[in-house]
Amino acid sequence: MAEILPLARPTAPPPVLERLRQRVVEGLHAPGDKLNERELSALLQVSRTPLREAIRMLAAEGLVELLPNRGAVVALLSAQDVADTFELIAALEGQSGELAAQRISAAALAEVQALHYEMLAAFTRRDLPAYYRLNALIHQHITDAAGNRVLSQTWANINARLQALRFRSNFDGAKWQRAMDEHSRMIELLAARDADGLRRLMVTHLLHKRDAVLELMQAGSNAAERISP
Amino acid sequence: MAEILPLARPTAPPPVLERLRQRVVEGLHAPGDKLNERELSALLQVSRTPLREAIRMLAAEGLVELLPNRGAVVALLSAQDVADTFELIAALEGQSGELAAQRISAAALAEVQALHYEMLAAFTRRDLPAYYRLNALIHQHITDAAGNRVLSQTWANINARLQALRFRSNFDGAKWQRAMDEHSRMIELLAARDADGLRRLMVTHLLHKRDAVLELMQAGSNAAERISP
DNA sequence: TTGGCGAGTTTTGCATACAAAACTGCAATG
DNA sequence: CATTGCAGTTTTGTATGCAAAACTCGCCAA
Repeated sequence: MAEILPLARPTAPPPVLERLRQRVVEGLHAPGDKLNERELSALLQVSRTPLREAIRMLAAEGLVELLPNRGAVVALLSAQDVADTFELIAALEGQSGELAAQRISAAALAEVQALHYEMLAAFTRRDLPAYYRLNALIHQHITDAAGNRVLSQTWANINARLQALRFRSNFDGAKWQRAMDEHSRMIELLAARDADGLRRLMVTHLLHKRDAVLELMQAGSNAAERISP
Repeated sequence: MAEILPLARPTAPPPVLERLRQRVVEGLHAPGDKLNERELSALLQVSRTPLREAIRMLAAEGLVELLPNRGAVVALLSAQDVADTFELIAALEGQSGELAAQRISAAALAEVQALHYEMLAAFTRRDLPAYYRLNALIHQHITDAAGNRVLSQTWANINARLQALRFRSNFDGAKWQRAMDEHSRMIELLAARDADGLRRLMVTHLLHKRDAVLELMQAGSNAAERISP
């Protein structure tokens, strides 16, 4: 008899929502950019109807903003928005850290530790892209280890809003070193199952990240002001 | 010359999204119910296109679930989902409490205190609907007083998922008394600007609420099991 | 030169038409 | 009697058409 149900079909085309979300998150459409329905539907090879549905869903996720009768634009974050978002992420990751310290399995802990060593390698080589990738992975692993689906889903959602400005985060050396130290301490506290300590450290870590990003935003907008008007 | 721009038009029809969300949140469509597009579009007097867009947005908000090629159903929460959701809300309100204690204005504090007294009145009269309304209002005021838009938006979103099962929460007396006591203490801590104390109390308060709701769910499902085979 | 007006164009929002998938009920079969 | 196959129906998913709102850009007047 012939084989039935091949487990992986020859690359099913990724749904419109995913493709559009990725384009936005990757910054292919910059914050503030208008999302023209005809253009996008031609680009993504679907009609306007499913495209509009995808745009609406991204709006509900907070990635794009709907302007009545004027279409949709990629969400534009003010400094206040960024500060607020990091403050929220700090609370979410603090909670995740506390729960993860109590609930993480030995295998998941080992995986996080392995990723941490990879990140130390990337840090030592000053390999920024690899560092970012591993950093995101570690945070996601810890969040998932909290064993709370709603929490990790919410975290992923809020976190996605900041990915668009991630590419900007070009650390100076001292801040990068501090972030790395905080990460090392995170792994220690996680291994030691110090729930309260990990909560506090994750909050601090995220608030430091907030300050670093806000500084860069400030610098960036100053630079822009010097150039444009 | 005739009047121009009357400030309030004779009841502009509320957008489809709001109407549908309210129907779901109010439990007019019970969890697990299928949302038939033709029925709903007839009922809400719009075509399927804007209706589908609204459904997709509610799906992104987590209020309904999309079954590919099989339509949408109102999100059905398992006991685990409810536990996870309350755990998240506890973290969000804990953070809100901490920030609100630091940031709330005198006027907003007075308003919360006034609402609290109204709630005491409703409690004394055993007026459950009024109690719920005031309880929700107080939590929302505190959340808003945290001065973090992203936080209060996220809280509102997550909170809405539980409103559908709110009508079930028919307290026994002892639990109701405890909730009321916790509320009184909340107001004291808020007025005293005790950020850390308020954070801890709000977390406790929400976890107690979680336990109460889970008990009721347990009782409810047992009752259901006794009836249906 | 600048500001405002208006016809023409573009774009969004909604309704509808059509194709594809899922569901229903019945009959036939083991 | 349970199960399976199948035709008809229903429902979802996508494309397209049309009206209304917004935008563009040139022209005119101050």
